[in-house]
Amino acid sequence: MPELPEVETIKIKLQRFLIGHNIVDIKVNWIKTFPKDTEVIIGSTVSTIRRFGKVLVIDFENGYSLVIHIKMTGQLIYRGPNLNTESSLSKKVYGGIPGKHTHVIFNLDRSGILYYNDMRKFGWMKVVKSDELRSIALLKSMGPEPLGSLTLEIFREILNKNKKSVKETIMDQTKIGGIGNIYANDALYFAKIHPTRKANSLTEDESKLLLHSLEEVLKRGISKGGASENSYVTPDGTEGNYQDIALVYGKKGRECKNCGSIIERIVIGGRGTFYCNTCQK
DNA sequence: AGTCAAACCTGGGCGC
DNA sequence: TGCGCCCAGGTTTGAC
Repeated sequence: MPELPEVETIKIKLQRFLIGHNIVDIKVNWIKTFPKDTEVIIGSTVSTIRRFGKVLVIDFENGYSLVIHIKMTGQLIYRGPNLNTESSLSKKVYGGIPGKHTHVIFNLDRSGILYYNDMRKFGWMKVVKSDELRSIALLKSMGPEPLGSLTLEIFREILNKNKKSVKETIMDQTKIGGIGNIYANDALYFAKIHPTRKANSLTEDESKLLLHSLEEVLKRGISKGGASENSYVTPDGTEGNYQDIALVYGKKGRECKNCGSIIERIVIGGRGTFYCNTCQK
């Protein structure tokens, strides 16, 4: 679930809470989430926060970085100074904070606290030197960003080289960084392209339209603070709103807003895929 | 090399 | 009410 717009939202909100502050203590309750090196970043100041695809990177002034992947159900929730809402905590923060699903607690200066909740425990954290991020395989192999270095020329080349479905291709993190199931479904609907189409079968016009559609739905996702269809919440504990304007994701059996046909669900590459069989060719 | 299932996990929704 | 089953899905791993 958490994809580029969700992680971007987390990045933006955490920048306000963390930059210029120190971690004074880290408590790890589930060792598989954060197995080692917790002490390396204690006492150093957060300098920058970055995002690569779905991966969050918190940089410290001592030359180390905390790399976080929240997978599907990870939640980073801050409590403390600078929290401008009386942030009623979303009930999607299963078990509360701290609670049953709180696996890591970062105690910050000025009494701030950053909680990491993860119901399914798939997410992970690790510390690496900031200039050695590429030692993490996922970051080393990450494809270009759809709102960054992904040009039409590169996109055309990616599609032309792949005979898998266009949906699997755009979700492949080694080809393009940051697209997951929600925005892949919606972008293909927006571009009126059938998700089972082979990537290399798209015409130049279709490729252009799909790239524009990806940019459009991702921007909408960011402007809505991400999609809280599932367990995603933002660092102030509130929900995102993209699910309210989602085009087809999760809408099996509902009417297509464009033509009135019933939205169908199939499985592509092991993942639920929603589309309009009338609009998408 | 490429394809595919399994593994990591837990809660929610379903049928009976 | 409750039990068992299947599903959700990002990424890695291991088997054919």
